[in-house]
Amino acid sequence: MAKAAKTAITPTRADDYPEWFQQVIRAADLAELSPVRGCMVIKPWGYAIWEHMQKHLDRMFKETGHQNAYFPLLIPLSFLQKEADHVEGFAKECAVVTHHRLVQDEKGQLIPDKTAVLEEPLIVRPTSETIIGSMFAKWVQSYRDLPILINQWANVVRWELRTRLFLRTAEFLWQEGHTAHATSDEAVAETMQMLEVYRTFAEHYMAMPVICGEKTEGERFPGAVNTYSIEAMMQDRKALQAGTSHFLGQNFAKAQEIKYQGDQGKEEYCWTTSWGVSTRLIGGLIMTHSDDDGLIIPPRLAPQHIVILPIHRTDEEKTLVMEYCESLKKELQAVSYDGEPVRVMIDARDLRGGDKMWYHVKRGVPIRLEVGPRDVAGGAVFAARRDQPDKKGTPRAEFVAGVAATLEAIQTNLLERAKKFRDDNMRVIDNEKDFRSFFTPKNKDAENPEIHGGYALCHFSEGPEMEALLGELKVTIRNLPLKGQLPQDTHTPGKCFLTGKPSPQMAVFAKAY
RNA sequence: CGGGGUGUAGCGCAACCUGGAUAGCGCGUCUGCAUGGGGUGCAGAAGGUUGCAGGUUCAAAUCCUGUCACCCCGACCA
Repeated sequence: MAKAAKTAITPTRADDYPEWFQQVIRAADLAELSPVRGCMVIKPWGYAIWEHMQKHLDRMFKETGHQNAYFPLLIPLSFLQKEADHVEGFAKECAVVTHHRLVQDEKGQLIPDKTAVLEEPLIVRPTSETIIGSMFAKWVQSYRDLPILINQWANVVRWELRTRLFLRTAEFLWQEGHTAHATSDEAVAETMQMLEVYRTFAEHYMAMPVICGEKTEGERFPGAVNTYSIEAMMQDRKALQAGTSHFLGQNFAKAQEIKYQGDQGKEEYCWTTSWGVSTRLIGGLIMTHSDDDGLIIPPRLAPQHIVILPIHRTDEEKTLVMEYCESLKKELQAVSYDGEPVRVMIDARDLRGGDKMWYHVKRGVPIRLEVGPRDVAGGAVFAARRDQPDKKGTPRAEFVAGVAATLEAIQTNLLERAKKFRDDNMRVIDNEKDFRSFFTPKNKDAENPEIHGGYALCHFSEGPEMEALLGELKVTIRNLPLKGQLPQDTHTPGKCFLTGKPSPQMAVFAKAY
Protein backbone atom coordinates (compact mmCIF):
# COMPACT_ATOMS: atom_id res chain seq x y z
CA MET A 1 0.00 0.00 0.00
CA ALA A 2 1.55 3.30 -1.09
CA LYS A 3 1.37 6.12 1.38
CA ALA A 4 -1.60 8.36 0.85
CA ALA A 5 -1.16 12.05 0.22
CA LYS A 6 -1.84 13.94 3.40
CA THR A 7 -4.58 15.94 1.78
CA ALA A 8 -6.71 15.26 -1.25
CA ILE A 9 -6.28 18.81 -2.50
CA THR A 10 -2.92 20.33 -3.38
CA PRO A 11 -2.05 23.00 -2.46
CA THR A 12 -3.68 23.34 0.94
CA ARG A 13 -5.59 26.44 1.99
CA ALA A 14 -2.66 27.68 4.02
CA ASP A 15 -0.18 27.14 1.18
CA ASP A 16 -2.04 28.94 -1.57
CA TYR A 17 -5.67 29.80 -0.98
CA PRO A 18 -6.65 30.97 -4.49
CA GLU A 19 -5.09 27.90 -6.08
CA TRP A 20 -6.74 25.65 -3.50
CA PHE A 21 -10.10 27.15 -4.48
CA GLN A 22 -9.53 26.30 -8.14
CA GLN A 23 -8.43 22.79 -7.29
CA VAL A 24 -11.47 22.16 -5.11
CA ILE A 25 -13.69 23.11 -8.03
CA ARG A 26 -11.79 20.82 -10.31
CA ALA A 27 -11.65 17.91 -7.88
CA ALA A 28 -15.38 18.17 -7.21
CA ASP A 29 -16.07 18.58 -10.92
CA LEU A 30 -18.26 21.62 -10.34
CA ALA A 31 -17.31 23.74 -13.35
CA GLU A 32 -14.61 24.56 -15.83
CA LEU A 33 -13.60 27.37 -18.10
CA SER A 34 -15.21 27.36 -21.51
CA PRO A 35 -13.77 28.33 -24.89
CA VAL A 36 -15.59 31.62 -24.41
CA ARG A 37 -13.42 34.09 -22.59
CA GLY A 38 -14.43 34.53 -18.96
CA CYS A 39 -17.45 32.25 -19.24
CA MET A 40 -17.76 28.98 -17.39
CA VAL A 41 -19.40 25.67 -18.03
CA ILE A 42 -21.26 24.61 -14.92
CA LYS A 43 -21.06 20.84 -14.74
CA PRO A 44 -23.78 18.54 -13.38
CA TRP A 45 -22.56 18.38 -9.78
CA GLY A 46 -22.18 22.15 -9.61
CA TYR A 47 -25.43 22.80 -11.39
CA ALA A 48 -27.27 20.47 -9.03
CA ILE A 49 -26.13 22.64 -6.12
CA TRP A 50 -27.43 25.69 -7.97
CA GLU A 51 -30.75 23.94 -8.58
CA HIS A 52 -31.13 23.28 -4.88
CA MET A 53 -30.32 26.90 -4.14
CA GLN A 54 -32.87 28.02 -6.73
CA LYS A 55 -35.55 25.74 -5.39
CA HIS A 56 -35.37 27.14 -1.86
CA LEU A 57 -34.94 30.76 -2.88
CA ASP A 58 -37.78 30.51 -5.36
CA ARG A 59 -40.08 29.16 -2.69
CA MET A 60 -39.06 31.95 -0.30
CA PHE A 61 -39.73 34.58 -2.97
CA LYS A 62 -43.17 33.15 -3.63
CA GLU A 63 -43.93 32.95 0.07
CA THR A 64 -43.27 36.68 0.26
CA GLY A 65 -45.69 37.36 -2.58
CA HIS A 66 -43.43 37.52 -5.61
CA GLN A 67 -44.12 36.02 -9.01
CA ASN A 68 -41.68 34.86 -11.65
CA ALA A 69 -41.61 36.38 -15.11
CA TYR A 70 -39.12 36.63 -17.92
CA PHE A 71 -37.76 39.64 -19.80
CA PRO A 72 -35.50 39.81 -22.87
CA LEU A 73 -31.79 39.10 -22.87
CA LEU A 74 -31.21 42.02 -25.24
CA ILE A 75 -31.88 45.59 -24.20
CA PRO A 76 -31.99 48.65 -26.46
CA LEU A 77 -28.96 50.84 -25.88
CA SER A 78 -31.16 53.85 -25.25
CA PHE A 79 -32.68 52.17 -22.19
CA LEU A 80 -29.37 52.13 -20.37
CA GLN A 81 -29.02 55.80 -21.20
CA LYS A 82 -32.07 56.79 -19.18
CA GLU A 83 -30.53 56.67 -15.73
CA ALA A 84 -27.30 58.64 -15.51
CA ASP A 85 -25.61 56.74 -12.65
CA HIS A 86 -26.64 53.48 -14.22
CA VAL A 87 -24.79 54.46 -17.40
CA GLU A 88 -21.71 55.23 -15.37
CA GLY A 89 -21.86 51.90 -13.58
CA PHE A 90 -22.37 49.52 -16.45
CA ALA A 91 -21.37 51.18 -19.73
CA LYS A 92 -17.76 50.04 -19.40
CA GLU A 93 -18.58 46.37 -19.25
CA CYS A 94 -21.35 45.87 -21.77
CA ALA A 95 -21.45 43.35 -24.59
CA VAL A 96 -23.01 45.11 -27.57
CA VAL A 97 -24.96 43.62 -30.47
CA THR A 98 -24.65 45.75 -33.59
CA HIS A 99 -25.51 43.47 -36.53
CA HIS A 100 -28.19 40.97 -37.35
CA ARG A 101 -26.55 38.98 -40.12
CA LEU A 102 -23.26 37.35 -41.03
CA VAL A 103 -21.75 37.04 -44.47
CA GLN A 104 -18.67 35.32 -45.84
CA ASP A 105 -15.79 37.48 -46.98
CA GLU A 106 -13.46 36.66 -49.89
CA LYS A 107 -11.58 34.16 -47.74
CA GLY A 108 -14.73 32.45 -46.64
CA GLN A 109 -14.55 33.94 -43.15
CA LEU A 110 -17.81 34.85 -41.48
CA ILE A 111 -18.02 38.55 -40.73
CA PRO A 112 -20.86 40.86 -39.68
CA ASP A 113 -22.75 42.07 -42.73
CA LYS A 114 -22.16 45.78 -43.24
CA THR A 115 -25.59 46.09 -44.80
CA ALA A 116 -27.22 44.53 -41.74
CA VAL A 117 -26.33 47.07 -39.07
CA LEU A 118 -28.96 47.43 -36.34
CA GLU A 119 -30.62 50.81 -36.34
CA GLU A 120 -30.17 50.90 -32.58
CA PRO A 121 -27.51 48.68 -31.00
CA LEU A 122 -28.66 46.23 -28.36
CA ILE A 123 -26.78 45.38 -25.23
CA VAL A 124 -26.74 42.01 -23.53
CA ARG A 125 -28.32 42.72 -20.15
CA PRO A 126 -25.84 43.40 -17.36
CA THR A 127 -28.96 43.71 -15.14
CA SER A 128 -32.56 44.35 -16.08
CA GLU A 129 -33.76 47.45 -14.22
CA THR A 130 -34.27 49.36 -17.44
CA ILE A 131 -36.16 46.82 -19.52
CA ILE A 132 -38.27 45.70 -16.58
CA GLY A 133 -38.92 49.31 -15.61
CA SER A 134 -40.11 50.08 -19.11
CA MET A 135 -42.66 47.30 -18.82
CA PHE A 136 -43.67 48.38 -15.31
CA ALA A 137 -44.43 51.80 -16.80
CA LYS A 138 -47.06 50.16 -18.97
CA TRP A 139 -48.41 47.90 -16.28
CA VAL A 140 -48.94 50.58 -13.66
CA GLN A 141 -51.79 53.04 -14.10
CA SER A 142 -53.52 53.20 -10.77
CA TYR A 143 -52.63 52.71 -7.12
CA ARG A 144 -54.75 49.57 -7.49
CA ASP A 145 -52.01 48.07 -9.73
CA LEU A 146 -49.46 48.29 -6.94
CA PRO A 147 -47.34 46.79 -5.64
CA ILE A 148 -45.81 44.88 -8.53
CA LEU A 149 -43.62 42.11 -7.19
CA ILE A 150 -41.60 40.36 -9.89
CA ASN A 151 -38.62 38.05 -9.92
CA GLN A 152 -36.75 36.64 -12.88
CA TRP A 153 -34.23 33.82 -13.08
CA ALA A 154 -31.81 34.76 -15.79
CA ASN A 155 -28.29 35.02 -17.05
CA VAL A 156 -26.52 38.36 -17.35
CA VAL A 157 -23.27 39.47 -18.92
CA ARG A 158 -20.75 41.90 -17.48
CA TRP A 159 -17.55 42.05 -19.46
CA GLU A 160 -15.20 41.56 -16.54
CA LEU A 161 -11.50 41.73 -17.24
CA ARG A 162 -10.32 39.43 -14.50
CA THR A 163 -12.53 36.42 -13.99
CA ARG A 164 -12.59 33.58 -11.49
CA LEU A 165 -14.87 30.59 -11.56
CA PHE A 166 -18.10 31.27 -9.67
CA LEU A 167 -16.80 34.50 -8.11
CA ARG A 168 -16.58 36.69 -11.14
CA THR A 169 -17.44 35.39 -14.58
CA ALA A 170 -18.37 37.37 -17.67
CA GLU A 171 -21.69 35.56 -17.81
CA PHE A 172 -23.39 34.46 -14.64
CA LEU A 173 -26.70 33.01 -13.54
CA TRP A 174 -28.76 34.86 -11.00
CA GLN A 175 -32.18 35.97 -9.95
CA GLU A 176 -33.17 39.58 -9.98
CA GLY A 177 -36.20 40.81 -8.10
CA HIS A 178 -37.82 44.01 -9.25
CA THR A 179 -40.68 45.66 -7.42
CA ALA A 180 -42.67 48.88 -7.65
CA HIS A 181 -44.58 50.42 -4.77
CA ALA A 182 -46.88 53.35 -4.04
CA THR A 183 -44.89 54.69 -1.12
CA SER A 184 -41.30 55.05 -0.05
CA ASP A 185 -42.03 53.21 3.20
CA GLU A 186 -43.38 50.20 1.38
CA ALA A 187 -40.40 50.05 -0.95
CA VAL A 188 -37.96 50.37 1.94
CA ALA A 189 -39.82 47.61 3.78
CA GLU A 190 -39.54 45.43 0.67
CA THR A 191 -35.80 46.14 0.42
CA MET A 192 -35.28 45.10 4.02
CA GLN A 193 -37.56 42.09 3.73
CA MET A 194 -35.57 40.67 0.83
CA LEU A 195 -32.29 41.35 2.59
CA GLU A 196 -33.68 39.26 5.43
CA VAL A 197 -34.72 36.52 2.99
CA TYR A 198 -31.13 36.41 1.78
CA ARG A 199 -29.79 36.30 5.32
CA THR A 200 -32.11 33.43 6.16
CA PHE A 201 -31.16 31.57 3.02
CA ALA A 202 -27.44 32.05 3.62
CA GLU A 203 -27.58 30.88 7.20
CA HIS A 204 -30.30 28.24 7.12
CA TYR A 205 -29.49 26.58 3.80
CA MET A 206 -25.88 27.47 3.04
CA ALA A 207 -24.80 27.38 6.71
CA MET A 208 -22.94 30.58 5.87
CA PRO A 209 -23.19 33.33 8.48
CA VAL A 210 -23.55 36.79 7.00
CA ILE A 211 -23.59 40.38 8.16
CA CYS A 212 -26.49 42.46 6.87
CA GLY A 213 -25.74 46.10 6.43
CA GLU A 214 -25.95 49.20 4.33
CA LYS A 215 -23.31 50.03 1.75
CA THR A 216 -21.53 53.35 1.91
CA GLU A 217 -22.12 55.86 -0.85
CA GLY A 218 -19.11 54.78 -2.86
CA GLU A 219 -20.16 51.15 -2.89
CA ARG A 220 -23.77 51.72 -3.84
CA PHE A 221 -25.46 50.12 -6.82
CA PRO A 222 -25.42 52.59 -9.73
CA GLY A 223 -28.70 54.46 -9.52
CA ALA A 224 -29.74 53.27 -6.06
CA VAL A 225 -30.65 55.46 -3.09
CA ASN A 226 -29.54 52.79 -0.63
CA THR A 227 -27.80 49.50 -1.20
CA TYR A 228 -27.78 46.74 1.41
CA SER A 229 -25.64 43.64 1.30
CA ILE A 230 -25.00 40.39 3.05
CA GLU A 231 -21.29 39.89 3.63
CA ALA A 232 -19.79 36.49 4.33
CA MET A 233 -16.29 35.71 5.54
CA MET A 234 -14.31 33.20 3.53
CA GLN A 235 -11.66 30.98 5.10
CA ASP A 236 -8.91 33.30 3.94
CA ARG A 237 -10.74 35.89 6.06
CA LYS A 238 -11.68 37.99 3.07
CA ALA A 239 -15.23 39.22 2.69
CA LEU A 240 -17.54 38.07 -0.07
CA GLN A 241 -20.56 40.14 -0.96
CA ALA A 242 -23.06 37.35 -1.32
CA GLY A 243 -26.24 39.25 -2.11
CA THR A 244 -27.60 42.74 -2.49
CA SER A 245 -30.92 44.49 -2.03
CA HIS A 246 -31.41 48.00 -3.36
CA PHE A 247 -33.86 50.74 -2.53
CA LEU A 248 -33.99 52.65 -5.79
CA GLY A 249 -36.15 55.51 -4.55
CA GLN A 250 -37.82 57.19 -7.50
CA ASN A 251 -34.66 57.35 -9.60
CA PHE A 252 -35.67 54.66 -12.05
CA ALA A 253 -39.37 55.53 -11.85
CA LYS A 254 -38.59 59.08 -12.94
CA ALA A 255 -36.18 57.96 -15.62
CA GLN A 256 -38.73 55.57 -17.02
CA GLU A 257 -42.03 57.23 -16.21
CA ILE A 258 -43.32 54.56 -13.87
CA LYS A 259 -46.31 56.53 -12.59
CA TYR A 260 -49.62 55.83 -10.95
CA GLN A 261 -52.73 57.78 -10.10
CA GLY A 262 -53.41 57.80 -6.36
CA ASP A 263 -56.80 57.38 -4.73
CA GLN A 264 -57.12 61.17 -4.70
CA GLY A 265 -56.51 61.30 -8.45
CA LYS A 266 -53.04 62.72 -8.15
CA GLU A 267 -50.27 61.34 -10.37
CA GLU A 268 -47.23 60.05 -8.50
CA TYR A 269 -43.97 58.32 -9.34
CA CYS A 270 -43.54 54.80 -8.02
CA TRP A 271 -40.85 53.72 -5.58
CA THR A 272 -38.86 50.75 -6.80
CA THR A 273 -36.48 48.13 -5.48
CA SER A 274 -34.23 45.48 -6.93
CA TRP A 275 -32.37 42.60 -5.33
CA GLY A 276 -30.29 39.69 -6.48
CA VAL A 277 -28.08 36.73 -5.72
CA SER A 278 -26.00 34.83 -8.23
CA THR A 279 -23.93 31.74 -8.86
CA ARG A 280 -21.35 33.59 -6.80
CA LEU A 281 -23.14 31.94 -3.87
CA ILE A 282 -21.54 28.68 -4.95
CA GLY A 283 -18.14 30.32 -4.65
CA GLY A 284 -19.12 31.43 -1.17
CA LEU A 285 -20.32 27.97 -0.29
CA ILE A 286 -17.01 26.44 -1.35
CA MET A 287 -14.86 28.94 0.50
CA THR A 288 -16.92 28.85 3.66
CA HIS A 289 -16.90 25.12 4.33
CA SER A 290 -14.47 23.16 2.23
CA ASP A 291 -11.24 21.77 3.61
CA ASP A 292 -7.94 20.43 2.33
CA ASP A 293 -9.69 17.25 1.21
CA GLY A 294 -12.06 19.16 -1.03
CA LEU A 295 -15.64 20.32 -1.13
CA ILE A 296 -18.02 20.13 1.81
CA ILE A 297 -21.68 20.71 0.97
CA PRO A 298 -24.22 21.52 3.67
CA PRO A 299 -26.87 18.76 3.65
CA ARG A 300 -29.77 21.06 2.76
CA LEU A 301 -28.11 21.88 -0.56
CA ALA A 302 -26.32 18.61 -1.25
CA PRO A 303 -27.29 16.92 -4.53
CA GLN A 304 -26.80 13.63 -2.68
CA HIS A 305 -27.04 13.32 1.08
CA ILE A 306 -25.62 9.85 1.29
CA VAL A 307 -23.49 7.70 -0.92
CA ILE A 308 -23.40 3.98 -0.28
CA LEU A 309 -20.14 2.28 -1.19
CA PRO A 310 -20.55 -1.47 -1.62
CA ILE A 311 -17.46 -3.50 -0.78
CA HIS A 312 -17.12 -7.06 -2.00
CA ARG A 313 -14.68 -9.49 -3.54
CA THR A 314 -16.44 -12.54 -4.84
CA ASP A 315 -19.60 -12.66 -6.92
CA GLU A 316 -21.38 -14.26 -3.99
CA GLU A 317 -20.42 -11.40 -1.73
CA LYS A 318 -21.43 -8.96 -4.40
CA THR A 319 -24.93 -10.39 -4.63
CA LEU A 320 -25.38 -10.28 -0.88
CA VAL A 321 -23.90 -6.83 -0.43
CA MET A 322 -25.80 -5.29 -3.34
CA GLU A 323 -29.09 -6.69 -2.07
CA TYR A 324 -28.37 -5.21 1.33
CA CYS A 325 -27.42 -1.86 -0.21
CA GLU A 326 -30.55 -1.69 -2.35
CA SER A 327 -32.84 -2.33 0.57
CA LEU A 328 -30.86 0.09 2.73
CA LYS A 329 -31.23 2.73 0.02
CA LYS A 330 -35.01 2.24 -0.10
CA GLU A 331 -35.22 2.42 3.66
CA LEU A 332 -33.23 5.68 3.73
CA GLN A 333 -35.27 7.19 0.92
CA ALA A 334 -38.37 6.62 3.00
CA VAL A 335 -36.95 8.97 5.63
CA SER A 336 -37.56 12.65 5.16
CA TYR A 337 -35.04 15.41 5.80
CA ASP A 338 -35.81 19.10 5.41
CA GLY A 339 -39.23 18.18 4.05
CA GLU A 340 -37.97 15.92 1.29
CA PRO A 341 -36.91 12.30 0.90
CA VAL A 342 -33.30 11.67 1.85
CA ARG A 343 -31.21 11.66 -1.32
CA VAL A 344 -29.21 8.44 -1.56
CA MET A 345 -27.08 6.92 -4.26
CA ILE A 346 -25.21 3.65 -4.51
CA ASP A 347 -21.85 3.91 -6.19
CA ALA A 348 -21.43 0.46 -7.66
CA ARG A 349 -18.77 1.42 -10.17
CA ASP A 350 -15.95 -1.05 -10.57
CA LEU A 351 -13.35 1.11 -8.84
CA ARG A 352 -11.11 0.34 -5.95
CA GLY A 353 -12.46 1.23 -2.54
CA GLY A 354 -10.02 3.97 -1.68
CA ASP A 355 -10.39 5.71 -5.02
CA LYS A 356 -14.14 5.63 -4.81
CA MET A 357 -14.16 6.94 -1.28
CA TRP A 358 -11.87 9.86 -2.08
CA TYR A 359 -13.99 10.66 -5.12
CA HIS A 360 -16.96 11.32 -2.87
CA VAL A 361 -14.90 13.04 -0.20
CA LYS A 362 -13.69 15.54 -2.80
CA ARG A 363 -17.23 16.11 -4.02
CA GLY A 364 -18.43 16.88 -0.52
CA VAL A 365 -21.17 14.29 -0.03
CA PRO A 366 -22.28 14.74 3.60
CA ILE A 367 -22.43 11.06 4.59
CA ARG A 368 -20.61 8.03 3.21
CA LEU A 369 -21.71 4.53 4.06
CA GLU A 370 -19.35 1.65 3.49
CA VAL A 371 -21.13 -1.65 3.30
CA GLY A 372 -19.18 -4.88 3.13
CA PRO A 373 -19.82 -8.54 3.96
CA ARG A 374 -19.05 -7.93 7.65
CA ASP A 375 -21.74 -5.25 7.85
CA VAL A 376 -24.23 -7.43 6.01
CA ALA A 377 -23.57 -10.24 8.43
CA GLY A 378 -23.84 -7.96 11.44
CA GLY A 379 -26.78 -5.88 10.21
CA ALA A 380 -24.67 -2.73 10.39
CA VAL A 381 -23.28 0.13 8.31
CA PHE A 382 -19.92 1.82 8.48
CA ALA A 383 -20.65 5.54 8.43
CA ALA A 384 -18.45 8.61 7.89
CA ARG A 385 -19.46 12.24 8.12
CA ARG A 386 -17.77 14.62 5.70
CA ASP A 387 -17.42 17.24 8.43
CA GLN A 388 -15.60 14.88 10.79
CA PRO A 389 -12.47 12.79 10.35
CA ASP A 390 -13.53 9.58 12.07
CA LYS A 391 -15.97 6.91 10.97
CA LYS A 392 -17.71 4.22 12.87
CA GLY A 393 -19.82 1.11 12.63
CA THR A 394 -23.45 1.56 13.60
CA PRO A 395 -26.36 -0.87 13.68
CA ARG A 396 -28.35 -0.36 10.51
CA ALA A 397 -31.67 0.34 12.22
CA GLU A 398 -30.07 2.88 14.50
CA PHE A 399 -28.42 4.66 11.60
CA VAL A 400 -31.64 4.79 9.58
CA ALA A 401 -33.64 6.02 12.55
CA GLY A 402 -31.11 8.76 13.23
CA VAL A 403 -30.23 9.77 9.69
CA ALA A 404 -32.32 12.94 9.56
CA ALA A 405 -30.85 14.03 12.89
CA THR A 406 -27.35 13.27 11.65
CA LEU A 407 -27.84 15.36 8.52
CA GLU A 408 -29.19 18.17 10.65
CA ALA A 409 -26.21 17.82 12.99
CA ILE A 410 -23.87 18.24 10.03
CA GLN A 411 -25.79 21.27 8.82
CA THR A 412 -25.67 22.83 12.30
CA ASN A 413 -22.04 21.97 12.82
CA LEU A 414 -21.07 23.67 9.56
CA LEU A 415 -22.93 26.82 10.51
CA GLU A 416 -21.49 26.89 14.01
CA ARG A 417 -18.00 26.22 12.74
CA ALA A 418 -18.26 29.02 10.19
CA LYS A 419 -19.75 31.41 12.72
CA LYS A 420 -16.98 30.70 15.19
CA PHE A 421 -14.38 31.23 12.50
CA ARG A 422 -15.91 34.56 11.60
CA ASP A 423 -16.26 35.74 15.17
CA ASP A 424 -12.72 34.66 16.00
CA ASN A 425 -11.49 36.83 13.14
CA MET A 426 -13.60 39.89 13.82
CA ARG A 427 -12.60 42.59 16.25
CA VAL A 428 -13.18 46.18 17.17
CA ILE A 429 -10.28 48.44 16.21
CA ASP A 430 -9.99 52.06 17.29
CA ASN A 431 -6.59 53.26 16.12
CA GLU A 432 -4.54 53.38 12.95
CA LYS A 433 -1.64 51.33 14.26
CA ASP A 434 -3.79 48.33 15.12
CA PHE A 435 -5.71 48.75 11.90
CA ARG A 436 -2.52 48.64 9.86
CA SER A 437 -1.11 45.65 11.66
CA PHE A 438 -4.43 43.79 11.44
CA PHE A 439 -4.41 44.11 7.68
CA THR A 440 -0.70 43.52 7.04
CA PRO A 441 0.67 39.98 6.81
CA LYS A 442 3.85 39.39 8.79
CA ASN A 443 5.58 38.03 5.73
CA LYS A 444 4.15 40.58 3.35
CA ASP A 445 6.97 40.26 0.82
CA ALA A 446 6.68 36.50 0.48
CA GLU A 447 5.33 34.91 -2.65
CA ASN A 448 2.22 33.72 -0.87
CA PRO A 449 1.63 36.01 2.09
CA GLU A 450 0.08 34.30 5.09
CA ILE A 451 -3.66 34.38 5.63
CA HIS A 452 -4.31 37.35 7.85
CA GLY A 453 -6.77 40.06 8.75
CA GLY A 454 -10.49 39.51 8.96
CA TYR A 455 -13.27 41.88 9.83
CA ALA A 456 -12.38 45.09 11.61
CA LEU A 457 -15.28 46.91 13.24
CA CYS A 458 -14.41 50.57 13.29
CA HIS A 459 -15.84 53.99 13.77
CA PHE A 460 -14.96 55.99 10.71
CA SER A 461 -15.47 59.06 8.60
CA GLU A 462 -15.08 59.09 4.87
CA GLY A 463 -12.54 61.39 3.28
CA PRO A 464 -9.27 61.52 1.37
CA GLU A 465 -7.21 60.28 4.32
CA MET A 466 -9.41 57.23 4.71
CA GLU A 467 -9.38 56.59 1.00
CA ALA A 468 -5.59 56.69 0.94
CA LEU A 469 -5.21 54.29 3.84
CA LEU A 470 -7.74 51.82 2.48
CA GLY A 471 -6.16 52.01 -0.95
CA GLU A 472 -2.73 51.32 0.51
CA LEU A 473 -3.87 48.31 2.54
CA LYS A 474 -6.35 47.10 -0.10
CA VAL A 475 -9.09 47.19 2.46
CA THR A 476 -12.68 48.18 1.75
CA ILE A 477 -15.67 49.18 3.81
CA ARG A 478 -17.97 46.18 3.45
CA ASN A 479 -21.07 47.65 5.03
CA LEU A 480 -22.58 49.39 8.02
CA PRO A 481 -24.04 46.49 9.95
CA LEU A 482 -27.65 46.72 10.97
CA LYS A 483 -28.24 46.95 14.68
CA GLY A 484 -28.21 43.93 16.94
CA GLN A 485 -26.61 41.29 14.70
CA LEU A 486 -23.17 41.07 16.23
CA PRO A 487 -21.84 40.36 19.68
CA GLN A 488 -20.04 43.71 19.53
CA ASP A 489 -21.90 46.97 20.08
CA THR A 490 -21.66 48.77 16.77
CA HIS A 491 -24.14 51.58 17.33
CA THR A 492 -22.80 53.63 20.22
CA PRO A 493 -21.37 56.83 18.69
CA GLY A 494 -17.61 57.19 18.75
CA LYS A 495 -14.68 58.67 16.87
CA CYS A 496 -13.14 57.77 13.54
CA PHE A 497 -10.11 55.54 14.16
CA LEU A 498 -8.11 57.57 11.67
CA THR A 499 -9.22 61.19 11.88
CA GLY A 500 -10.93 61.34 15.25
CA LYS A 501 -14.02 62.85 13.70
CA PRO A 502 -17.30 61.91 15.32
CA SER A 503 -18.94 58.78 13.95
CA PRO A 504 -22.47 57.56 14.64
CA GLN A 505 -21.80 53.84 14.10
CA MET A 506 -19.16 51.33 13.16
CA ALA A 507 -18.55 49.83 9.75
CA VAL A 508 -17.12 46.45 8.79
CA PHE A 509 -13.71 46.79 7.14
CA ALA A 510 -12.16 43.88 5.28
CA LYS A 511 -10.25 42.82 2.26
CA ALA A 512 -12.76 41.56 -0.23
CA TYR A 513 -13.39 39.51 -3.33
C1' C B 1 -7.43 48.19 -20.39
C1' G B 2 -1.80 49.32 -18.61
C1' G B 3 2.93 46.52 -16.64
C1' G B 4 5.17 41.54 -16.22
C1' G B 5 5.02 36.24 -17.26
C1' U B 6 3.52 31.61 -19.62
C1' G B 7 1.51 28.68 -23.85
C1' U B 8 4.87 21.52 -25.57
C1' A B 9 -0.19 14.55 -24.65
C1' G B 10 -6.12 14.82 -20.19
C1' C B 11 -2.95 17.25 -15.97
C1' G B 12 2.07 18.86 -14.27
C1' C B 13 6.65 19.65 -16.50
C1' A B 14 11.74 18.94 -19.62
C1' A B 15 14.19 20.27 -24.17
C1' C B 16 14.23 26.85 -26.01
C1' C B 17 19.09 30.98 -23.74
C1' U B 18 23.48 28.43 -27.53
C1' G B 19 18.34 26.21 -34.14
C1' G B 20 20.00 19.99 -36.14
C1' A B 21 17.82 13.86 -37.38
C1' U B 22 12.56 9.79 -34.07
C1' A B 23 10.13 16.23 -28.96
C1' G B 24 11.26 13.34 -23.55
C1' C B 25 9.60 12.50 -18.24
C1' G B 26 5.99 12.00 -14.09
C1' C B 27 0.88 11.54 -13.00
C1' G B 28 -3.55 10.10 -15.19
C1' U B 29 -5.98 6.93 -19.08
C1' C B 30 -6.59 1.95 -21.49
C1' U B 31 -5.57 -3.66 -21.39
C1' G B 32 -4.20 -8.17 -18.64
C1' C B 33 -3.15 -10.66 -14.08
C1' A B 34 -2.97 -10.45 -8.95
C1' U B 35 -5.75 -7.14 -5.54
C1' G B 36 -9.99 -4.85 -2.97
C1' G B 37 -12.92 -2.01 4.66
C1' G B 38 -8.29 5.14 3.42
C1' G B 39 -5.22 6.84 -2.85
C1' U B 40 -2.47 -1.48 -4.25
C1' G B 41 1.31 -4.07 -7.17
C1' C B 42 3.46 -6.09 -11.68
C1' A B 43 3.51 -6.22 -17.03
C1' G B 44 2.09 -4.01 -21.52
C1' A B 45 -0.31 -0.10 -24.66
C1' A B 46 -2.44 4.27 -26.55
C1' G B 47 -1.95 9.41 -26.61
C1' G B 48 1.57 15.64 -29.83
C1' U B 49 0.60 19.71 -36.83
C1' U B 50 5.03 22.24 -29.74
C1' G B 51 -1.74 28.03 -28.96
C1' C B 52 -2.57 30.28 -33.98
C1' A B 53 -0.66 33.09 -38.47
C1' G B 54 3.38 34.94 -40.95
C1' G B 55 8.82 35.60 -41.43
C1' U B 56 14.34 34.29 -41.16
C1' U B 57 17.10 29.61 -42.33
C1' C B 58 19.59 24.03 -45.86
C1' A B 59 16.94 23.14 -41.10
C1' A B 60 12.37 26.20 -36.15
C1' A B 61 9.38 23.70 -30.01
C1' U B 62 13.96 26.80 -30.17
C1' C B 63 15.27 33.11 -33.47
C1' C B 64 11.91 37.51 -35.30
C1' U B 65 6.88 39.87 -36.08
C1' G B 66 1.81 39.69 -35.33
C1' U B 67 -2.29 37.53 -32.95
C1' C B 68 -5.18 34.75 -29.35
C1' A B 69 -5.60 32.52 -24.59
C1' C B 70 -4.33 31.92 -19.60
C1' C B 71 -1.64 33.48 -14.92
C1' C B 72 0.39 37.47 -11.63
C1' C B 73 0.36 42.92 -10.37
C1' G B 74 -2.71 47.43 -11.05
C1' A B 75 -7.61 49.87 -12.53
C1' C B 76 -13.00 47.78 -12.54
C1' C B 77 -16.44 44.42 -10.33
C1' A B 78 -22.68 40.36 -8.18
